[in-house]
Amino acid sequence: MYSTYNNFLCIKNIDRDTLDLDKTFDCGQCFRWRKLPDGTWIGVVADKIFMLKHKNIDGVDCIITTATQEEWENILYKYLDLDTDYSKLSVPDGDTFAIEAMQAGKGIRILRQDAWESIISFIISQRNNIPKIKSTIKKLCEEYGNEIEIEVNGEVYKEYTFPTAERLAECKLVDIKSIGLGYRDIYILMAAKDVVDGRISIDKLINCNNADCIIEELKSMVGVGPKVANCIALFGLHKLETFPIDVWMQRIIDTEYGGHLDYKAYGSLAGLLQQYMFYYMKYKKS
DNA sequence: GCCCAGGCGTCCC
DNA sequence: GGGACGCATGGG
Repeated sequence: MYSTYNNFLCIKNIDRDTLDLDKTFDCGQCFRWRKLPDGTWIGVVADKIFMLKHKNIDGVDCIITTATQEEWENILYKYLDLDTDYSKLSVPDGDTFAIEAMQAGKGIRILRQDAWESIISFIISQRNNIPKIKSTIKKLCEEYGNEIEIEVNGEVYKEYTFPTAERLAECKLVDIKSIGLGYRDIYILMAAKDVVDGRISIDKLINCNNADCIIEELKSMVGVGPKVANCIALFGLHKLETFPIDVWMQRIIDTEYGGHLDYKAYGSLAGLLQQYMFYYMKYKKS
């Protein structure tokens, strides 16, 4: 299962239908991973920098990573949701669009992202395009996160941790003006205060297994409506039965499902299918 | 320069 | 409860 490749950890037999780094990191669920010119993905998980890359070695699909074996097993394996069996997702035979989307999106993993980071990221995402979301979050991290670095082959790569709620709660509106959050600036500060005050408990959200209950709790935050709450639940709290409906999904529902979709019929992995559909509609179709 | 973006709060009925 | 409207900002 494991070997080494140029001193990097190599995990054997992970094909692109199981894990596709390009689709996973570029499908709109996360905003901080970036691709280096040689195809290596670099990102921050649990306040550590990791690099990941597909590599075919002697006909075997592998993942090469800067992680140690312990880090792979304890951090990245879970983060990449490789312990969840996606084959349980099934859709009705006649549901052509869903079948096509599943095929197109194969290899996407629903990342187990940090809950707090997801709250802030998806508040920022509202009425913004993906490049803008990325640049805004990047600025926020550079300004209020901690610089971390990793040295690979004699080259140093710098990234930033995601700002804590405590750090952001100290800020005034004028302080964060230069980040370019727009009208969402107050939402970010209030979310930070909610968490620091304990009005919103991240731990409670993580430990709650009732998705409807989680979404109601999230919606009690200013600037968090149904769409953002569902995104936080799906991408930050790993509630795979949730199904965020944004403008793209609404477009799909209108054009492919006659204006109505009973997504609950898709079951416990509905959110995975949602992401397949989003990816398919936005990047593949047309 | 324009158009618009993984929506939401507010107002109004 | 549902439908219009404004909203800050900067990427394409």
